[in-house]
Amino acid sequence: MRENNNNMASPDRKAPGERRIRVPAKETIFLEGEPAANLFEVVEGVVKIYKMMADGRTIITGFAYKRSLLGLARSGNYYYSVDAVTDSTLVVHGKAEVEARLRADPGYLQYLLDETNDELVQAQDRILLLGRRAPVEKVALFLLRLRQWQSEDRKLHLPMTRHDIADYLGLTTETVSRTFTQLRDKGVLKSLNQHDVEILDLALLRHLGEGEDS
Amino acid sequence: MRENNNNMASPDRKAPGERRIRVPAKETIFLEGEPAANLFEVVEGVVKIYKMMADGRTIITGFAYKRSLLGLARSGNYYYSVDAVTDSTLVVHGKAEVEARLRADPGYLQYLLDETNDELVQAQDRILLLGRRAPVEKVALFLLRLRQWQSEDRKLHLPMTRHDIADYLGLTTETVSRTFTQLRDKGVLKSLNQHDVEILDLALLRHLGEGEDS
DNA sequence: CGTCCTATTGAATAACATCAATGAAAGTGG
DNA sequence: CCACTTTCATTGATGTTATTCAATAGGACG
Repeated sequence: MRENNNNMASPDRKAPGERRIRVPAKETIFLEGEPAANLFEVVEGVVKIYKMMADGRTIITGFAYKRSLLGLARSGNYYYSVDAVTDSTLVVHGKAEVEARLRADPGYLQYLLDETNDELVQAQDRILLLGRRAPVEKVALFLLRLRQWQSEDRKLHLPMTRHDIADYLGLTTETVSRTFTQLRDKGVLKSLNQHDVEILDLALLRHLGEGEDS
Repeated sequence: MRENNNNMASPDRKAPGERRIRVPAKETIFLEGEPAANLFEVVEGVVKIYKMMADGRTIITGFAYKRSLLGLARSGNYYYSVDAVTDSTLVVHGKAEVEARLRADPGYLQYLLDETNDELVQAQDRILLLGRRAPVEKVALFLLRLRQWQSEDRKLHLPMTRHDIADYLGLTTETVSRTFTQLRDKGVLKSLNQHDVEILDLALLRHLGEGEDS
């Protein structure tokens, strides 16, 4: 096998022999507790990472976009569940494949560490979002973070439902909805349709998400 | 104070040439944003990892106990601040030292990855704790998690203040205090003093923290 | 065109935060 | 060792606010 040490190969180009799957929106990619047979990499689309609680409540621990790795578990089982939010494409790296690459390519381990570190930073971010913050702050920060993943444009696309956002921010659907209305009334943004908003006053949005330090 | 059952003699044996620092309670170990000059390992005591927000609110992203690594940053600056909660001892690994070891010992990178993975799992856990949970659930889970770090005993030691617990759970000091009272009234636990409780009904405590899946 | 899912809005409730006061420890200095 | 001060914890009264319950409306899709 020819080694190219380029870990960051452009993610959309399909390498020969690479296994990919296409997952339609709302479909489950894997469930918490299942044997961790694969490492997935999001190539296209948005997926949600979540856990279910005993009483049926769902908590979304994160959304994953292009380039994110999923299923990296130290133990033998997945630690969370993942569903596609939009139609998505993922590269599937079999467990054996990953282990082989780890042996062959020393740089790969470093790559995994870097990715895990990024995930950790994101998780810390989430903790800041959830703790002791008013709904407006949460939603404002959510929108700002989402913007960073897309073009830093006036128009912002929200692939997920209000319900997903609520599960992500630790709020109810209704509160999220009301908060959007509130932001509309304040002239911060304009709803184009259910999944697209236009940011009218970025400075104010930033102000509402005050305390953002990262 | 009773110091019987002391089996912590060997695990913290000091390696020759190892640099250690002793930090008294409440003292800062490092601050967010400072150049990340060192990697710390907690050998004794409890420290809190936190971030300050613009308006002065503090969010504790985690407590770290023996064996935890602190200051692992991909970028050149610390990503959070750390204070000692109790008098603590930490091993200091200089940045150059870490890099040298990474070159010399291939297994060390794997070790760092594993530790980072553990941290990530803990962070995910925190996210579950913060999202959409009633104060009783939060406090119950907090106590159960704390118990896992100590002997699984009837007696539980809380090294941190109520204020710290509040900043950790996304509540106010008063609510935390009231929740403890509530747990006392329900016969779940008994306060021995400000920093020690005795668990009287573990089953009920587990029930109150329902939804714990990990 | 009708059905289902999602989003929005309204009204009432419950719950956590806030404000305020007291009490209990812990630390400080004579 | 004891007053004094400071910090921390608890409890009560009050207010705010997000949730809950409920109804309507808007989109998506067969």
